[in-house]
Amino acid sequence: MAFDQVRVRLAPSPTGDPHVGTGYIALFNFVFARKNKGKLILRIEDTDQVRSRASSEQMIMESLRWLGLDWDEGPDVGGAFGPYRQSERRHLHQEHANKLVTSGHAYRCFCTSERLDEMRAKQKADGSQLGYDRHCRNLSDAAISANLSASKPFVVRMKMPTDGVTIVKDLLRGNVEFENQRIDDQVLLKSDGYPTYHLANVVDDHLMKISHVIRAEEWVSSTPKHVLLYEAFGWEQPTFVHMPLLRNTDKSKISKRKNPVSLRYYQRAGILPEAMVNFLALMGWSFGNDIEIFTVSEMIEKFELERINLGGPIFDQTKLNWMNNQYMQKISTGRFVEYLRDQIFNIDQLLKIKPFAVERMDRFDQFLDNNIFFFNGALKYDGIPLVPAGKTNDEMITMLGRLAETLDEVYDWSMDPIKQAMDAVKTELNWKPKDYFMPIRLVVTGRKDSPPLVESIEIIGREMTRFRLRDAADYLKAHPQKTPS
RNA sequence: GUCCCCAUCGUCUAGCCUGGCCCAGGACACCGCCCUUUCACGGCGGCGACGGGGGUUCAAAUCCCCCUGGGGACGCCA
Repeated sequence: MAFDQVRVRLAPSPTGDPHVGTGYIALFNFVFARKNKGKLILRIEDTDQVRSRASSEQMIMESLRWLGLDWDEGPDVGGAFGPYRQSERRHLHQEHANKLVTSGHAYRCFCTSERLDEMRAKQKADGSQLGYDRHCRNLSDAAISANLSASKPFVVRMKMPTDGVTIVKDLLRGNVEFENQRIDDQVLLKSDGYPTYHLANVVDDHLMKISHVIRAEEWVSSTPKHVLLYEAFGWEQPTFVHMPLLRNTDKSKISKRKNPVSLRYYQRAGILPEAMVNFLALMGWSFGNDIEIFTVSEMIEKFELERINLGGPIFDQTKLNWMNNQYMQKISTGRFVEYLRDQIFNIDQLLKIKPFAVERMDRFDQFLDNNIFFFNGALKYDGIPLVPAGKTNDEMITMLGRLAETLDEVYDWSMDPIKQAMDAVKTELNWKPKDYFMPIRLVVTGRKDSPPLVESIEIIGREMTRFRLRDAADYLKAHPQKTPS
């Protein structure tokens, strides 16, 4: 093999909260790198200019460090193969896209997104194969220069072979064959000049000398495109390893609609990082000898990629909690005190609560009783009438879901945007203020005499607010408070 | 719809590659008992799975085929 060193990478896209799946894949990359005395590279895949956010990048790095998964090269620590943010490598991607156009492996496509939408709608309607119809694949030179001089926007698409098969060698799944004629002429370069995942990924993996691509199973079906790109460039392929997907209880791919997926939520909920990592390790891998509790170092010693179980594991909170309890029981006194001080009663949080707390108590011994919801995780809704008089159980569930979704889009977590988001949902669903705010207050704080709602929500934070909204919706599904008349 | 992946208790899994030691082992959850002035922890026990059908073989959870089921992908998102 031409790769003289194991080099693996973590390639999160900074488009939201640090995802538990990112932590999962990070763990296996980390362990594999350490096992083989190789390097772990953190590369930020921020080629989606619309959705990428610097704050998200920051949170991802914090969460990974919280888990104790450190990297050898990355945007913050540097390295010999930088830059490590794809947006800063744009010229490289463009240069390589142009190479492919010149060599005849790719072409410019001037189709508008309207045309593509129509095309897809049509394909869907008559049930034909989905994919680009290759309208621009064989434009004449004259047509191309005419479009270019009219400065029509274009993308660069890869010219996929029309016959034969492409074989993806996956370390865990063996050879997976794909018929070339079914592979879509993938967009490599968007009209804004940024690369798509496929191009950026292959170019950067090659330039960064990545030896093993360890990523989630959802990528299997686009891997033939990547293989074809390596071939078009004449580059050696890395070894592909596709990990199983973490699942919701209903076996679908883990999603925030059905499960808390933010690592920050688990941190906030008091899960110890070593418990989280240990639990994640058990998703698809096992230590052997019926041992379930082990550290990352112990995992590194015993690790074998080949022993990964390919069935998609369900992310089971109950077992996570048990795992956490196991670590809790062994925690040192120092760490116990530290944790409470830094994570639960942390000074920033107390500072924010103070003005609201002092108005509502005349003795300090009332503090915890009054403000418990600022520190708690899940709340108890038994005996609390959550559904307002004018609404049905189902309407309430729908409202909670919409509000959770909408609040999730609030990246600047401060009063005004939160207020706006809440009003937007109220308007969208056409709820009266009277029916709207009290139930939300009850769900989020567990009481009707809480400090001001928006302020409280801001302090509670996005992850926990979202969790409580979902949790209350689940609660109402299981325990309807009203039956439809 | 098309392509691809996967398939052991409700859940996480061991065993599968290199068939016999497996009428399938461990853990979570659940149930019972014990410990205990409560609860929890802990200990003991119980419940509980090789999706179905064909092969191959003296012998199949383990190898092969079909079916079924589940999942993923089919974006100028990653």
